[in-house]
Amino acid sequence: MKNLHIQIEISSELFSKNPDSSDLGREIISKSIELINEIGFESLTFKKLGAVINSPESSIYRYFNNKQTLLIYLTSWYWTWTEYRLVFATTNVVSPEERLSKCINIITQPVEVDDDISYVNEILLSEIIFSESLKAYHTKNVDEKNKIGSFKAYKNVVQRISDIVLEINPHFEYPHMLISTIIEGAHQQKYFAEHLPALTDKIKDKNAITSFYIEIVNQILNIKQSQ
Amino acid sequence: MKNLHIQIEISSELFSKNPDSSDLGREIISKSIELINEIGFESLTFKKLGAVINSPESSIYRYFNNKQTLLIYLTSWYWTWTEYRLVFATTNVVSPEERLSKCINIITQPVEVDDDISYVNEILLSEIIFSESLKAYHTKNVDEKNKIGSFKAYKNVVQRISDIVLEINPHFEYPHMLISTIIEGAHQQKYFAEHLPALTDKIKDKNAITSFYIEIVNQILNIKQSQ
DNA sequence: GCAATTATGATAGTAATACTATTATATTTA
DNA sequence: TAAATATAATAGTATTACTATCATAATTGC
Repeated sequence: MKNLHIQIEISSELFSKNPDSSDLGREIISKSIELINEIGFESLTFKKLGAVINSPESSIYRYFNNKQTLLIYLTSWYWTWTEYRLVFATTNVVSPEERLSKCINIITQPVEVDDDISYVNEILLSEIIFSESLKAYHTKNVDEKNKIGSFKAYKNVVQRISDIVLEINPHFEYPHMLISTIIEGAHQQKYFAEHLPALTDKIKDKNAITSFYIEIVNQILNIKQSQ
Repeated sequence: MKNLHIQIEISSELFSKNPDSSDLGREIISKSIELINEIGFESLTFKKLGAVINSPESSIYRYFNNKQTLLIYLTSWYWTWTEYRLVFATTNVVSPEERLSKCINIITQPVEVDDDISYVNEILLSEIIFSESLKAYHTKNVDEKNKIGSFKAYKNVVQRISDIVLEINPHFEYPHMLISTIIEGAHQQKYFAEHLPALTDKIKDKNAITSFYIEIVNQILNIKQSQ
């Protein structure tokens, strides 16, 4: 899928200085994505990131108060961008079943093609989301972060897909539970496949996880498998 | 449910010195459970724990190399104990559907009664499992920890319930995926209900999460709801 | 009941982390 | 061209996550 060049806007609550407003800021985002992929979020320090971009750590602190804030920025970017993808994939699709199916595909698979335009490598970013994003909200200061809207973009995605679920079955009681279970589940199953295979099943093809969740959705919403 | 007094044995790979072998060791376990519940795992330090039990941090280090190791010990204890609960709840139950239903109940709900015998407060421990256990394996050294058997007890539980799933439907391709999705999903939904309610649904009664996952299982395994 | 072993307490010390602060030097803008 | 702003370079601090040492207390073996 080739995207139009969309400008992702991130709420000003989520940074000290907008990284999208300067070369250094964009470099911080771009290289942090690469570095987190290489060494993992836990091992990331602003000192190491500074070394990569040839800037002192104090310069990075001007953009983000700490690395959790940076991770929240990255996840917000991803979910805002993913909402665009969802809209793009579902406009003009009449059948809600088909729209839902397309959405599940998008949320259960890491990105495979980069649009090559922006300074954000979407393939690597989606890898980070799958393996590290839960560290953004599984933290002692969730409530405080939530209050300033740190997880708004994620919530919007869950809400949007839940709406399709309700279109299909207006009496279904747990649409948000269903969608967040699928998103988080897909992330975890991929992690398990890589690190704790006993907690998942033999992954025949790369769509196994997607198929599993599609089947759950079809069953629980009584959707006849047509395609 | 009243348990017989069962001795939980934890593999010697998971500690430096067996905490079950001394008063100080048992005190470390007992008070760490309380302290993690109070301040959260992130905020726990061996220094603070030492203050609570009136021992220097260096004494705690003789039992556990670091706090991650302590958390792994606690999760292993919980899952080993939970496997006993599963066995106890399912022996002499003929119908695999009924056995599965009982298992899902156990894994999707925090513990509500403490057996009051051991030094482990099972209610508080289960709270920790629900809110913090993913931090035991979502870490850069998963593979190394996995190699020494740190997650064996958890895997055993997933395996045991997966076996029941296969009894009901031998052709079902994703039993482990289903069970680990349910366990992790139940933990997360409870966390969402407390901190990020937009990601879940109104919880009518305390069994809502359990009901949701029971329904998924029933649908996907084609189980007729009888009770 | 005493020696030998082992566990614990008390204290100190170190490297790394996660910042904050200061000042000089660029770069941009008015 | 002056003023404002951004970045670089450097230093410093509190906390964390340990490690080390030695004295004392408790336990065990004979």
